Amino acid sequence: MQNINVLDEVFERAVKSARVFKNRNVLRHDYIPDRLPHREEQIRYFGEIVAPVLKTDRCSNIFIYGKTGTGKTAVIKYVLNKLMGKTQTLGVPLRVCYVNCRLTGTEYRLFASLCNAMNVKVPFTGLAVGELFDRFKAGLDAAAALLIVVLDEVDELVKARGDMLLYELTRMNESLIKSKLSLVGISNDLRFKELLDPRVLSSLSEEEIVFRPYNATELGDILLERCKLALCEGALSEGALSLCAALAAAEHGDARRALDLLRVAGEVAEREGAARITDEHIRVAEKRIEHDRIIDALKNLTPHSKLVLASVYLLNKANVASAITGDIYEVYCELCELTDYTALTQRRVSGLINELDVIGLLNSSVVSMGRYGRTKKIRLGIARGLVKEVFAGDERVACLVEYSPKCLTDASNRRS
DNA sequence: CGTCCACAGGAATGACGGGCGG
DNA sequence: CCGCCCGTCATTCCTGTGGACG
Repeated sequence: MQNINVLDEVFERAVKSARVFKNRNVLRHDYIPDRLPHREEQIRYFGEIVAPVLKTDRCSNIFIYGKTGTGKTAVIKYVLNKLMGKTQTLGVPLRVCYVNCRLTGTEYRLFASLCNAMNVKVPFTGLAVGELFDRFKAGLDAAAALLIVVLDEVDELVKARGDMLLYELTRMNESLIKSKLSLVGISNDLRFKELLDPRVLSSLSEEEIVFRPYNATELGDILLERCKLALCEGALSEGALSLCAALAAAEHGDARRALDLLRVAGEVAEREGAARITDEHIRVAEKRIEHDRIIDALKNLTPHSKLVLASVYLLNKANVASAITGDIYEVYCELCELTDYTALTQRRVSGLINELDVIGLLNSSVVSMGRYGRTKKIRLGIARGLVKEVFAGDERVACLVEYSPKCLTDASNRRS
């Protein structure tokens, strides 16, 4: 009975409250707007590079750099969409294949997407990579078309698999008779070039475009543009907009970040029944995004990663501000015994610590303690309370947050 | 000024479950 | 159903190293 009343109230408020969003989707990452403020130069340049396609010529391979949220993907997709439209009216046989290398993950799946783009049917798995490569090549040549392959976040692929694959792709034109292939590589990492074989680099970056981060003013313009479509009239105060832009500008000028902030702030405001997004909503959104990110990361850890994190947590609780690898491994082994997991090797735990560092749950840095060795100092990267909160709700590790390791008291005695 | 600690982190290899062609 | 290859995780073995100590 009471439940129903509560729900009534919630629904009632949702209906009556002023609407903040006109179209929430406009603030999503995958939305490609019709206007991309402050990217006219890049659009023009990229357009010039791919233009030969309209005369059924191969266009140059292109390399594109820029940090996340600088509009790389949006510009590329925007231009290629327009190009596709144009080629269709002109009857040019163009195909475009967009692949995100980080999401795609492996060479196999990358080739599978390429085959897909050429309408070559391949199984999800089971074939040799070489076989897939051949099928793709055959499919491409049979189609007698121009193919533009966009490899987004290509640095991730090379870091994980090496540059052999890129080498094969850049050389493919030599053995194609009826078709031509062009590559567009997109990288977030400016130092990516150094990882590449010079031969691959020279053929891949026949042309180069760099996307500089947006500054606060530019971010403001972008937000303003999107607000017109996404939000109701007057739903955003000017102060909130510039705060949003400023926060995102501080974080490498990331437009994606700015849009996330705005969207979440809008949700917060709407839930409150407010008609207008204020500075305060933006601040709340900032905290909420971070909080959700951490909780999500914590929940999805593998058991052993949880044990490693729990070890750091316990050391932290025992006033060991920054533990070293050896200490952590010692505590970790004890926790393993306690929970009936067989302990992994120190090498592996070291790897897990690095993974946790990348996600931001730990902060680690290599230090030399001279005579006493070279190791890693590791601190918790997040509030202790969050670890406790999440782990307490996880039956497998719940008991650990209250445990006091034996080796800990020994260790501190030894050191003092 | 050389030593030597306590690891970092690369490379090679193996175990394992999944999924396919034949 | 077999044999093959896949990707993932883990182990083993290894070489490299910053700097306090003697």
